[in-house]
Amino acid sequence: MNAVEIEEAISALAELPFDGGEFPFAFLQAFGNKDATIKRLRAGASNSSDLGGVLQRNHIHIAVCVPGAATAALAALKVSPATTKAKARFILATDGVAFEAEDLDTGETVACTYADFPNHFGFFLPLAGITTVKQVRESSFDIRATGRLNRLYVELLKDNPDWGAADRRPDMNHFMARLIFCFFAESTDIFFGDDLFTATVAQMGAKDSSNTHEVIGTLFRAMNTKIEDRAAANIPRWADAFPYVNGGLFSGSMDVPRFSRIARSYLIHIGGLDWKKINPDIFGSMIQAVAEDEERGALGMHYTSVPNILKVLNPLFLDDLRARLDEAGDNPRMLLNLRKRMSRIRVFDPACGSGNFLVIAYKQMREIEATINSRRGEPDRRSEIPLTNFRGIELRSFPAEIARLALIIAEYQCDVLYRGQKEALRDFLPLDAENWITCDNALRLDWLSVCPPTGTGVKHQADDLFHTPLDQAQIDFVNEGGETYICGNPPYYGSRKQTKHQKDDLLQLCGKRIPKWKSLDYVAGWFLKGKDYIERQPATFAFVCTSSNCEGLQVSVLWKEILQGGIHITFAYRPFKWANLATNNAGVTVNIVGVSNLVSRSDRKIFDGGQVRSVNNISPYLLSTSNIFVDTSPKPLSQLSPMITGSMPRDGGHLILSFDEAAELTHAHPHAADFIRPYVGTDELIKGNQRQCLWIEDDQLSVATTVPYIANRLEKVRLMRTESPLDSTQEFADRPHRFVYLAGQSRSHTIGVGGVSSESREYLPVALFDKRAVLSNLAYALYDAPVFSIALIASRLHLVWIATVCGKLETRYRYSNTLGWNTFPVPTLTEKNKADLTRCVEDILLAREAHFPATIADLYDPDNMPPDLREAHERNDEVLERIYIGRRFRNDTERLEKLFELYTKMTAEAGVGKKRKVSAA
DNA sequence: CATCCGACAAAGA
DNA sequence: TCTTTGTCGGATG
Repeated sequence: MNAVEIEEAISALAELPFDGGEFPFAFLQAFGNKDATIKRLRAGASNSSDLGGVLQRNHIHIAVCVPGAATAALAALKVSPATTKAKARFILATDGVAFEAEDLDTGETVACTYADFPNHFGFFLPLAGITTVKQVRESSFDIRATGRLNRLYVELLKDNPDWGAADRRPDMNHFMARLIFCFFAESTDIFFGDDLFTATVAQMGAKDSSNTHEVIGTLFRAMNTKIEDRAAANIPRWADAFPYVNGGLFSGSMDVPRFSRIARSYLIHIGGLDWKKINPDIFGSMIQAVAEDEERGALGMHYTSVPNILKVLNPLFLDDLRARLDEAGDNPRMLLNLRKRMSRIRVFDPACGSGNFLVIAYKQMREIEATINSRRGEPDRRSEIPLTNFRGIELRSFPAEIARLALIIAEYQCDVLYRGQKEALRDFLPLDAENWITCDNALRLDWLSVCPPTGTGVKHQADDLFHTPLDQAQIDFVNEGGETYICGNPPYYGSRKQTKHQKDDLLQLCGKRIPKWKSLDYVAGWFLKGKDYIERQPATFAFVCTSSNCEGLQVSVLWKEILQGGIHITFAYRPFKWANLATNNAGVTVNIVGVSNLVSRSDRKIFDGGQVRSVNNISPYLLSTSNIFVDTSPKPLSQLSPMITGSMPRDGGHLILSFDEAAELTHAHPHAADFIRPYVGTDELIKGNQRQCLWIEDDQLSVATTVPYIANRLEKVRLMRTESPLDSTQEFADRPHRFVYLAGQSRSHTIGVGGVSSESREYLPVALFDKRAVLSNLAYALYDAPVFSIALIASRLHLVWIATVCGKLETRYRYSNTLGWNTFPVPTLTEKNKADLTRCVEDILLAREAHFPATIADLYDPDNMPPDLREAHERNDEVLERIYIGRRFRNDTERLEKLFELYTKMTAEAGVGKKRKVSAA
């Protein structure tokens, strides 16, 4: 169950008459417990309460008590030994009138009336396994409103199927935005009278809902018509109570979808909520899923938490504004200048979604402005920060509508907060600002037309015919001489996960100027657009992006193009895990990169795990080195043996045998052993699992297929390959006994290197295999290579290199032959060097042997590494590092610097010409 | 032919 | 349920 479903269930429970015996079970059910779980609790089997209540292990202890005893009951729960023993996180006591609860982990408490407890359901969300940021837990209203609007939206689409078609969706979305505005307006004093809108719809509309759409249409028309013009426009008197709103919100098509009885009752119900409590940032990101048919089940998936948004906005410009504020102290002149400066700052989010970043930026700036005004003794002064300076581009029409609305609401709420209700109301209507959110494709649009250079009115141009740009986007900014800050969290799609249309977006953007552009993530498009923008209008942009945008292959592809002509990275957050509202958010690892071509400030900052470091330069790997791009190399640049990717079966698993399967087969058919070989991927290499594979040479085929089991397996491979959508797989359908990609064969021995390895290991996984072993495409192979190669791979130096220049899987090390091995700089080795290193390898292998049958995973567990193995590695590092610089390196930074220096020299000498150094200034 | 990657995915604790 | 840690094979060069 997601948060919205839980909210609905809890609200439904609270509306039922209170039944003390039933309440604990109903409560647990509402939080998504399975029927079987409830049954066991009911039967008492899993109920360990010592107070006659209901106690669910690790979760909650609930007691229903006699009237007036809730507080005492809660106290009893708290000291109950059973509560402690069962490690209950929550305790809850109610008598049906009062409701009290405590989160024993955090010490937070809830005390309210029983009827009111659904308003605190966010408090209990951990019960459903939903661990989420505080802001969301405390946003019961937003979750509730989202759920209700979601239901209304679905219901209306059911009643008006034509509104669901692509060409009517924008109308539908605009309609929803108007409704939300009305709900907000009637809950605040923007509309006079309590629930004016909902009440009018309820009273004027027929109970059978036949004319609901007409009533709403009339109200919308009224709000789009000045009071003095209403009589002429034939607007009935009962709509007079509604103010003139305008602001583009009520302009355009006045069509209203038809309402069924159910839809009408939903609408009236939603109107009953207290919309004052809306958080425009949180609500917006939750509500945007409503219009996406496929996302509706996962409300809140795209929530970007406020702390994460501030990770972008603070270093981008808010920190600086606050520093200036501190500097100004009470000096009226300096405060005035800062206020003037802020009034001309433009914030532009070219992937704005429902306007999260813009809303937060606006609120933060209003907070600073309020401090200025209060220090200057002008507390209720009207804000000089124009909403029109907060601009966005959003592809989907519903979020675009919501973004505009969210900003309007944020402005009103800021006015109430800083200037008071009266001042806020006086200035609110009619909405004078037009539209700052352009609904269009950000990668197809000239950003200068949406966010034009200071003082010029560039016309909006789009070459995408699917989206009609809105005229209002052409209005000028109030920002003469002002600064521009571009920010956002654009969508990510890996190079192979893009749709045709998305690929085309990148094609027109960089097809002509970037070799290998097809390897880029979709998010790279925003960085390129940002670069194109600041080249013409110097500025700074900062985006959240998938970590691979600054790793491995993509570094040289993307960043060589961006870091030109004085453009540099001004700040960066090293990769961190993104969090959303999903229960099991495996999520994604992201980083944040700020790019600028303004006169460089000396303080470039790298944020890494709560630490901040000021550095002189930030490389595209987001490290404080100079800008070096390591490109793939088809063969080793140093004197190293060739390393190849292991063989790829593309067999649907049918050529692979488990240890048992292989044993059974050879038991039944001893000669089948000829066709069975050990199969080694990363998992086998690290964990020592044993898998086998069928490996049949062409000339063995007829013999092999006499074994029915093998023939059967091969037939399955053939089928799987025939059904593959990929030509290169289909090609091999008639040769099912063969792996699709063969990595060659070894004559004496094979050195295998893991393709992925946990970042907690201090050395990369590498092992020696006999010649029969088949390395899978998830491992890399050195055939018949000198054993000292292992000394290099297993060294700290190599790990540092791989960690820096190769890709990652989330945060794990991901090996690559072309990117990591072939580029690894090694000084020329003498025969003595090689002999020394070989001895080191022997020591390492002997130390491993001594702990047989421990696997690499066991041996290289950083907390439990056997001392003799660790010593062997230390000696290996010692010998190798002496070859590089005549002593041990002090730290990884020094290792990397030396490696980069050698790499630069190597690529320059070899004339490979891959190296390009871009001025850091 | 030969990779590099995944708004991840499955196994393990 | 949360933590840990690497499958598999497609799209791309």
